[in-house]
Amino acid sequence: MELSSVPNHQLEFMSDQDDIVLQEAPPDLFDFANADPFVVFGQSRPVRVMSAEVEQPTVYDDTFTTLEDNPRLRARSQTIPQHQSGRNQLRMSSSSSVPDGRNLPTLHENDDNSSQDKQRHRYLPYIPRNGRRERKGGNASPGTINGVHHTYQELIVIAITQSSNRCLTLAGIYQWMLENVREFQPNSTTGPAMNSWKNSIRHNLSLHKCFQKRTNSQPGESSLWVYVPDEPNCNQQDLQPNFNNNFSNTILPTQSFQRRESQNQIKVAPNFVYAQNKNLENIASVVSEAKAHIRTDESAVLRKYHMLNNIISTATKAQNSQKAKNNIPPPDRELPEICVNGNSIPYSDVQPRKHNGKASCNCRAINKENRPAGSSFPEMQAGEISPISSGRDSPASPQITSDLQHMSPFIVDFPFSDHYLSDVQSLQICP
DNA sequence: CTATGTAAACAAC
DNA sequence: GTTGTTTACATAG
Repeated sequence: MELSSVPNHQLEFMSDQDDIVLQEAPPDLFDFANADPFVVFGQSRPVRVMSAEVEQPTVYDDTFTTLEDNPRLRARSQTIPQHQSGRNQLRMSSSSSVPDGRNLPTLHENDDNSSQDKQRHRYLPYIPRNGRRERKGGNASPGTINGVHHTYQELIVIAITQSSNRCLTLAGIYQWMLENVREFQPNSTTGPAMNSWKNSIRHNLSLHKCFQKRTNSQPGESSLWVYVPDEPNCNQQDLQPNFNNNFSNTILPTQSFQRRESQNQIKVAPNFVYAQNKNLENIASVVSEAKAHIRTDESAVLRKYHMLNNIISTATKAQNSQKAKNNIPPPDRELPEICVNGNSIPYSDVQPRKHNGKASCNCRAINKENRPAGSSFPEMQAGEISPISSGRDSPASPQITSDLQHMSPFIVDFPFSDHYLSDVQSLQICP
């Protein structure tokens, strides 16, 4: 299909970046040999692929001398734990000076179990040696993902939304935290103690309305927790990026490319589709294939390629956003039988649709016979929910290997059957 | 005042 | 002991 044959109503689908398809692209679009490391939106924040960033451990002030007062040796808190028999308890008395110039209370070992023990005392604050806390709020953030600090709420959202069925038991959430948050690991010298962060996880699950329990059909297992982003009091502004950007599978231009672009030497930013969003080490092969295409193709093909990638990017974000809202298990009933065609986007005929009066993209299950070469789909079983974290480009669909010259704009349907959609709507899961 | 982190009482299983 | 709810308290912005 030639670019000129794409109907206008399909171009409207490409958001506000119409100039992209009109811009002439130079043949040396990418200097792959000398390119800077790619930045990939495959995680909750952009990460550099070629050079892993190592998080610097927080260094705390060593002013304090008692064991309970050393933030590295106790759970983080601004409150003093209740007295435990066999341990020395800390009690506040008069003030003294600390090296940063402030007057702070001094802690003393307590020698009895008087009622004073049970009072809550103001706790000595601690600050990192660099004088900067990791994030806003009353406490440093408890844990990081890829070096990015997250609140407990965010961590739970990530855990749930990356799970295969978008729901987890409490034990499952614990397990995810242990595997993905280094500060929560037993041998970590930073972060809260195990009992502390688990307590906070439970606390946050109960506190935030966006976390809801679902009955677990598995006998003997605890409730399944789901994330319902439309619930009131859910801070979607903070949590939304986990849906819109986390699985966008888009490789951004190199820094050198962006420099040239800023100098008006290049107007088009090609967003190369990335075959996986989890196994980042596979980028090299994908880039290599894309490189071969770009060097051999004519500018007309490149323009089409840009257009397609733009659509892919827009469609994927919309699809992910829609998935995030629709893929929530309904409350206390069997998951409906749904039809999911995985997350691969077929290069089929373009049939833009309207949904709910908005120009949204739809994803239609397309049978295997109609799949074009190079865009395989994972086989899905009835009732199985495609994990959103696998993204549009599942490992089995390296679609960038498709013949670019034969690529056509595609349709992105809802991944659910009409039955499922009506089911969800009737249950008002997403009002 | 709100958002956040931590401690802990308490209940149900 | 685990799961879940709730209250209390401390702090940054």
